Amino acid sequence: MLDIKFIRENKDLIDLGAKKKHINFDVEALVAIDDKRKEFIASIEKKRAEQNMVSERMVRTQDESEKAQMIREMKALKEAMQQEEEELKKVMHEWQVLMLAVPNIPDVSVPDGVDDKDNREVKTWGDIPKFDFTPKDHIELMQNLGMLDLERGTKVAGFRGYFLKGDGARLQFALWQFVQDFFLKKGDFTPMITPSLVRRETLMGTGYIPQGEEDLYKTQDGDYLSGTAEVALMSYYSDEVLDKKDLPIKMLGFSNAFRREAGSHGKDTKGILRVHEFFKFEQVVLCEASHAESVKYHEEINNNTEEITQALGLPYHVVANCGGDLGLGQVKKYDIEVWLPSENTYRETGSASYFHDFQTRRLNIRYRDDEGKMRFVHSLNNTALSGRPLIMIVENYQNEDGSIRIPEVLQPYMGGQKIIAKQ
RNA sequence: GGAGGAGUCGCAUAGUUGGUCUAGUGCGCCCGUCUUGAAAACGGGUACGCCGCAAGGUGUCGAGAGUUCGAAUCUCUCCUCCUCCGCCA
Repeated sequence: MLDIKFIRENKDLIDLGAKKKHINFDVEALVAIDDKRKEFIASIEKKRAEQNMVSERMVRTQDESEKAQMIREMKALKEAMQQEEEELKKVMHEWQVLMLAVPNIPDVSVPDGVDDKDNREVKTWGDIPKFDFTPKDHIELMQNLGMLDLERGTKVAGFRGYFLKGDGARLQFALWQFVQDFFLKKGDFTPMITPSLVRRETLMGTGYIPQGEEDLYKTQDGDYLSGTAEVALMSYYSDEVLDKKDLPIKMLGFSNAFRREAGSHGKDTKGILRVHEFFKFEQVVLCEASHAESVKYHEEINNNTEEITQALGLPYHVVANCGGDLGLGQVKKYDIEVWLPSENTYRETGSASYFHDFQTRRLNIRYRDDEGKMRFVHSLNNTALSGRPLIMIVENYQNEDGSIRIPEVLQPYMGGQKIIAKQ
């Protein structure tokens, strides 16, 4: 959500931003509704002022017939007011719907483009492995080594169901511990285990609702299963006023991530590249309301995930997402994509975005600046570790005989084990 | 799941026969007086939003709806917390 005053004063910016994101949005329609809103508010408040004034007089009046006269007048005023309030309600509803649809303005550095094919590569790291044999995909490798069970996975959980098993489970545990220790060394991230069963407002606040509702699981009680710990972490401080001296607040969340993957039924149907549930570490940062600060921490959290990926020895590149590939609230986004030998291409393992005050305005997270003015903090988030790096490790570290070398940094968490091979 | 109690502007509280509550008080915090400095004492100030160029107006007492000329105060629904009972990992 953006500030209505800002929207009114920067209609052209909003318009250009929406175009860059390839989102249809009619600013003029919103402004027209807002004009109506203001009109009604002014009129209603004027009537209410009169009502308050008469009310005050009535308390001091002893004369009963004078009182009765006042009540008659106020009754009429009240009816007029109720009518206007009814209309204001309708206007407000329309206003809300439009306000929730206003896209945040993308940064100037965001490349133009329609979809992920237009994302611009900004960095590459590592050597793409050269195999002198035909590399196998993670499904074959993991099933052969008893690391993954898809048949029983679908039997138990349905389409896209899976079990990580044996060394598959152990390798995943090792990754989690490695990531925890990585951030422990950084020192300033608070580790948190967060709920993924969350209330509707949290998803509204983070911007996943109303636009992304069909990709969320919903319970019979009206709660939702979130697709990332970002939702709970962002909502953690909702409706609170933070101390400026506590900023930036850096959090490392760990949670289940649930995704319906509605609309991607045909995509990645084999294996565990795209699944309905997985565990994920997520970084969330709340900082002062300054573009420079946002940019600084955006680079920082992206760098953290790059460091993790490098430590794991996985070849990757970073892309700056183009306008059409940005979400409604995002100002800028980087995706980290790791090389997947079986597909002979890079696949996304995480994405880092910043929002300015788009999310915090919805969630009402504020602080007092040096002038004593209340301001909405800025928010950012980035994947620290999704479920995919496990797949990337398996494929990139495979040997001709189907065994898998364990990345050096993970070996301590695997009891010194260096390789996963058939017994 | 059942029974009962509670939710006030940082914190703690007052306010329940509806109308000077434009929400009082204490603590905390800020400014000032006094002081060599500090403390204490004393004086003043201290919620957030919306409309308005401004003066000013207006809203918010967990949320929403209702009764009324008028609701922090009455009614209903919901949310959250506490106590007890039941069930359970």
